[in-house]
Amino acid sequence: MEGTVRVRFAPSPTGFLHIGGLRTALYNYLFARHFKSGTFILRIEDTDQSRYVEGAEEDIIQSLEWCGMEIDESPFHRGDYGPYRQSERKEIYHSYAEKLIESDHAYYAFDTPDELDQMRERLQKSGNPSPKYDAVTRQSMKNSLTLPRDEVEKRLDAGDEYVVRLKVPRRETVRFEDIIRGHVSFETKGLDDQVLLKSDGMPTYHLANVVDDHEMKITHVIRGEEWLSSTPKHILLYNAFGWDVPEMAHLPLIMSPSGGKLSKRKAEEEGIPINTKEYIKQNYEPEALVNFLAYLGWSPGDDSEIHSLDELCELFTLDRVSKGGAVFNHKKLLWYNEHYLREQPDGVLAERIKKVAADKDHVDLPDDEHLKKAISLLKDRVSKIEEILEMGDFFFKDPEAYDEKALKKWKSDSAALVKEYRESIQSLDEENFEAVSLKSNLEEVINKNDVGFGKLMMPLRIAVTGQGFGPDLFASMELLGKETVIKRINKTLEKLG
RNA sequence: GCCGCGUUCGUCUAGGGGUUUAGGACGCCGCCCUUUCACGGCGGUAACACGGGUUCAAAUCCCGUACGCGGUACCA
Repeated sequence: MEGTVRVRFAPSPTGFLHIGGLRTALYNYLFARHFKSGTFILRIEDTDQSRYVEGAEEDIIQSLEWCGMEIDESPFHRGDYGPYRQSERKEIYHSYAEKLIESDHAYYAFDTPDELDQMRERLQKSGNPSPKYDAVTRQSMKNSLTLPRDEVEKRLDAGDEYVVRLKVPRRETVRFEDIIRGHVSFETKGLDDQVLLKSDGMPTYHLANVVDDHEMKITHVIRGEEWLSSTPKHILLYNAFGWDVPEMAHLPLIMSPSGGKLSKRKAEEEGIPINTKEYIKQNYEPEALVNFLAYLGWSPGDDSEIHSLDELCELFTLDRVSKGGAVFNHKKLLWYNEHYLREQPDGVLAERIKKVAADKDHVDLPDDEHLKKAISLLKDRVSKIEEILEMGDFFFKDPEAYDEKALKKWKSDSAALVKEYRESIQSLDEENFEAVSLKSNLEEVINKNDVGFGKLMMPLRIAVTGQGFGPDLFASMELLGKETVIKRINKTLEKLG
């Protein structure tokens, strides 16, 4: 198997890449890279022209790249099996559809949507709860199996609208082995004569998918569980063409915390970003998303939790993917995010913060040295990089308001204590305005007044930061500098007396 | 409705006949550290859906039931 593995991620560009799609892509990627020279292909399945969304293709590529996945073949990467966009492969599907008709595995059907509705209605009325266009009903419909040969020719020549349908055998059992689920079987009587070629000339997913997977020499089909029930149709197609069926692996679905497949609507209700784009915009750490997603439905079998993309490639195997749906746990994602955030050197974070700040029109960042120090004080307290800006706001500008909860700690004797502390640090010059001195000065004041540490520390924190929580106060003051600290204390004294 | 797939702590999972008083992680709770909030460290809470088999022995194998999810289109 080594060296010959070829897998594809095949999204339809009907919107931005969502988190479930991203995980499918990730598992395909991990599987491909697990083998030395596996190939990871991106194929665009744009056969539904009415749902095409402008910019979706670019979004998919950007999302994958943001996560660190390298694409080997795609419409934007050279490959020997293109084109990689299904809308550009129409002729291929047509010629294969014709082969199917010639070998009596498919047929032309001329029924209008209205006629199909009527058929279903009629069958429902006569007690059939799930009407199908199948081996029985096709005998009473307008198709090349029931119409005289010359009328079929005439209709085709006249340019009448038609579809090509798969001639599903009446009574057969389709069996296949799924790498994740094991033995799976379906009866063909539950299937209908699937449309292969639509009346607009485009293939349906089923035809295009099978033809492309074969033409592109895909060895393993790794996709979401929602495809499991259409797999027998695909098997039938492979058999009709006389092709080998690739290995199949159907992934468990990602579920919403409230139950059901994680949909856009549900995700939004529960505060979970649904599109990869949103994770990028909200400045999540890509390593965190990747690590989290990899573990959503898979585990390496030991107690490890943290792995880079490269490590995941090494560890990943399909037989360790779980079968049941996995609920998206946003808090665990944040935990991963915190982990990868803290791992980064302050200098790297500083450069990134500058970009984040620019995006948010955040001004007044201090110089690099100060910024780095501020980051090192803040990064252990936030979940996402952008929160450094929020929590550390006081490093960048004077507090405009005081946190209400914190204000409760400003007692009647606070002003006097803060005043006394201000006097004591006035004597420190800029160079000696350091955390240790600032702390010992505070200790002197509280000892003299015989009060607890917090009695002065909290009001002082409010004065300097406007908040009731945050990084080490003395280190923060040192970073802010004497002038700023004194200025803020004065201003607070004025305001709160 | 029918067809298919699934079901171990609240969540993600390990475990796949005896190694299990069912392990880890997130969360939650408590303690320690501490000037606050965090980080960190330590500890705790909490699960084999149910009922029948098979077996000396079942979370693990089989069969049912329940529940969940997916599919049932000229959408993917």
